[in-house]
Amino acid sequence: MSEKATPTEEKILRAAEKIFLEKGYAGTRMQVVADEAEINKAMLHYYFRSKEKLFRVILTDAVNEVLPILIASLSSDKKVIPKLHDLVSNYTALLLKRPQLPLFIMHELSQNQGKFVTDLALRANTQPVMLTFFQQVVEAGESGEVYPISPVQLLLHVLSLTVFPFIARPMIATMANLPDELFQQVLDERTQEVIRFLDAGLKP
Amino acid sequence: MSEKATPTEEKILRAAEKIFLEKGYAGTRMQVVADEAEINKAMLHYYFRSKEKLFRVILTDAVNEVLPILIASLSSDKKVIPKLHDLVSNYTALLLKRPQLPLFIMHELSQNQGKFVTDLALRANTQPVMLTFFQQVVEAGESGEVYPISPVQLLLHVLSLTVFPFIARPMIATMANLPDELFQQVLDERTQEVIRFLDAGLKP
DNA sequence: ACAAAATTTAACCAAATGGTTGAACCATTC
DNA sequence: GAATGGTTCAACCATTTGGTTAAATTTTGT
Repeated sequence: MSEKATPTEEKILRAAEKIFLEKGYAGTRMQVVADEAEINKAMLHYYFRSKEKLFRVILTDAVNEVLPILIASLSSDKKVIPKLHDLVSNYTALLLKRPQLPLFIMHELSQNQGKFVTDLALRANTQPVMLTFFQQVVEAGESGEVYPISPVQLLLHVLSLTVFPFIARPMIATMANLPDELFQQVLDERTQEVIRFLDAGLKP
Repeated sequence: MSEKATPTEEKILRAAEKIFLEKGYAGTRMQVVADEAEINKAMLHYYFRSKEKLFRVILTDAVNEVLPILIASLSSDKKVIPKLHDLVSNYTALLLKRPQLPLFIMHELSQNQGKFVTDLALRANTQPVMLTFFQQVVEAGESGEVYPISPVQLLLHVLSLTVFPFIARPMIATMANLPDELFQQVLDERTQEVIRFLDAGLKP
């Protein structure tokens, strides 16, 4: 969350987060945010100037919930496999609490072509971390520690297995006619199954 | 695509598809669709009555590009593994041509809670196909044909590995600082790598 | 050839939407 | 306790947006 804030500012941020994550930027009405925060619409502008400014705060916060986990998991001094285990379990734990995060971020970034993400990525220092990790994967492949695999493909594997179920839940639950409790149980067991599957797919 | 259509109707549908897939329902302006189709805004309403009606056509078409592949791949008379290979290669081939499809569908379905998807799923007869496939997976696990795995987890694995990279492309490309051509190449090689990874993860 | 039907257009409309304003309210300080 | 500066609100505003209309144009059936 961004900074210490007055109670009103807090209420606005909580409300804005809820509505923006649910409806996206274009689908959000300032009046709805104001209602949700139980304040006057003018307050939104008093504290945040414009819809776009308010949105940028929420989107930045959202990305900042997600990026540090990637950085922390991949930049430890562990070997490749344990790093990936950390990634999977840390992300799954986060997404069980905040399932709307990925779809929101992906959708908004797909609009915002470039610019905004680039800034965040630079500020969060993702790129060198990724590069180092990629090298580690290549070396682990050469030394026989893991199956020799393109580092990008590997990263895609791990993120896909971890994040996608939370994005696709409504569609898959409907198509396969799965009751909510069953899908929830599947998600709860997800970490161990992904780790097991990943280990098997990476055996040299 | 839906039905035979007059040239104007065609132009509208092409334009509407482009804009809706790019901007989503809430982010789309009827005037922009009209401009893209090089027609008067009134024509949109003459042919499709309302924004919502026009949108429903586009969303339905989009889902109908995606569902039949799932059905066809899973309801053949092949064994589990070849079915999954079909799924991966058919979907990857589609998404290489139509990369915006999944994010668009997921985003809009997440708004539309239930109703709409349910109709489509019923009409497309997904649910019995899924059920039969789930049973086949359980049996294949028991007979030692594949590693014994929860069918839902397996389905999530396959769809995740196949679909997610197309959704997350902008974010990952930026974070890892990957040039477009490299990412494109990764996607081109995706089918074989996913199949290889999947086979390894399913070995009994 | 001509009338009826379908198609296209420009002008228009009402509602919704992001944003502003000026007055009121409140807390702190002198 | 009045002045001060920050906070809140109701009313208002300009623009945008989805949608309509009535007339003009083109197409079609006879």
